[in-house]
Amino acid sequence: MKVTDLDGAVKSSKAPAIARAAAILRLLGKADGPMGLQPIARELGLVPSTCLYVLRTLVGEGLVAFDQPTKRYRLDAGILTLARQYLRSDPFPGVVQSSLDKIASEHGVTALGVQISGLDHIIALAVSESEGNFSLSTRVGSRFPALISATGRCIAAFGAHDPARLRKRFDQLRWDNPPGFNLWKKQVEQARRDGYAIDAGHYIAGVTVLAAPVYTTSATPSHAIVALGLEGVISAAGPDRLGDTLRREAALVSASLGGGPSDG
Amino acid sequence: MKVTDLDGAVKSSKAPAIARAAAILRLLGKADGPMGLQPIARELGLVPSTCLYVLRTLVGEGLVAFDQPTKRYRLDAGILTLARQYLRSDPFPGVVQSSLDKIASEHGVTALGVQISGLDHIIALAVSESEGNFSLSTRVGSRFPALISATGRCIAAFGAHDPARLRKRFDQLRWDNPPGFNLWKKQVEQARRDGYAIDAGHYIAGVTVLAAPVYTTSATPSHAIVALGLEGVISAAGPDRLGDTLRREAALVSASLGGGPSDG
DNA sequence: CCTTGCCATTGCAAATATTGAACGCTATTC
DNA sequence: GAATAGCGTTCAATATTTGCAATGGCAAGG
Repeated sequence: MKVTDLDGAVKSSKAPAIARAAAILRLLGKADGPMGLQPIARELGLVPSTCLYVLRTLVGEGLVAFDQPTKRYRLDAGILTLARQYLRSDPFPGVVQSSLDKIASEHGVTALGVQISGLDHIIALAVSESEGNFSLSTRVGSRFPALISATGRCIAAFGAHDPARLRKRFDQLRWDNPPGFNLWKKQVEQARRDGYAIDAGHYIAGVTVLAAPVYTTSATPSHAIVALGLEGVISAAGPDRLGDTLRREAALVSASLGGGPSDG
Repeated sequence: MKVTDLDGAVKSSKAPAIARAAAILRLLGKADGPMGLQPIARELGLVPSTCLYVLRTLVGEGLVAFDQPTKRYRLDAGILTLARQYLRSDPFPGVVQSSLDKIASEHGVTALGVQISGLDHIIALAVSESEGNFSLSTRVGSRFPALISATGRCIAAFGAHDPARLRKRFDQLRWDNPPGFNLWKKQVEQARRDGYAIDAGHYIAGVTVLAAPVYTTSATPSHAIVALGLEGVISAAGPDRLGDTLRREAALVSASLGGGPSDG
């Protein structure tokens, strides 16, 4: 299906124009270059006239730039202003940064602070990369499916989600080396016991990922601290020690943000 | 008037829900903490029910976060994802960064690459701060009125705008030490001759600002390179040399982005 | 030079989002 | 402890946006 869940989002919402606008913004972001009206409308399954009105309004708001001679649209800097305001208002990036720096430098891995958005996806809010050698690079704002990799096992282990929904989401994931659902469930159990989750080459071949949950307000984790490294590097340094560090730092960050620790 | 130009934007548009959504996003960004439905609606002059539907859709899109127990709304990380995509698609920040670093380190000033959005405002897209001592700090995404300070004189000098509109905008500006309109016009003329503009303590007392226009596609400048420093620092180092540097770097950046130089 | 095809744009009818009042609820005040 | 005030939410009528078809303009191709 070419159209994502736009149809559903539009019909179920009482403000469909906004769902369309968001879809257009994401499409323009994904696109390699500026896009014309018709390609946008076709890609999203929108009527061109409606699409035109949406785009014009977005241009008026400074969120989309319009190139008059070529009649092409692209994202504009207004997005940046909102992003800056968001970063000023969310305490998590600032609180987690020092933990990430410590983890990255002491263990030679790339450390991420991510936000968990339900079962949909996770978003990287803070990043720290280890100095030397090769490091796996990610940028703030990157999005990943929620249930994939180590963070996914954390969400499943500590999130108290409906098993049926979990299974449905799980089946949609794309792994380099997919674990069977039963193996995955066992790993989720293991994560629940350990207080952190580990993904050894399933998500990305040759890359080991660890994650520990962070709690802010509710009893289900809202964020996570993640560590990525080449399989060899992490297994040499001892995944257990790294996992313990993650769990400890995650608990510290949880406490800083007023959230209760996991094990009660 | 508490309500900005929302009424105008809503009525003139064929997609008013989007204008409302953008206003809500900006309001949530400006606010000190999470906001309830009613304060948002009151501040923006919206009907609560409409506001509720807009907010729900924004939450569904991951642009706004909703705290169920307190029923409060705030910006969410989805904004960041869009911002990252924007930064990947706009070549200006990458191209201008090395120029800014050079200007900042050689002249001991804070250097900015800004985008010009018509006569409305300018947005900082790239920043470089000088190492030692105190430096004036600004962050990527910051917004300023278009006609203020040195950049404003650049826009007036090289932008080919309607004098009446210019005057109207000028009268709305807030300066620490407002220049009279006639003095300002003379300074604009001077900027046109020099190829760069200078604001000596008018915008912010004790701070000197210089700016030179960058051209990408059209004959009116789309971006600018800006340098800020304490009045004493800049007058000691020689504003002319700094201005010449700005003009030269701006021309280089213009060339890199395929734009024609100013003087033909 | 004419034709063809695609694109952006506009007008009109119909489906639909917006409005304003009413409801239940919580937290505050007397 | 009761009443009140404010909040978030729902519902039905209406003004509005949406969707479709037609228009005009541009560029490529014959």
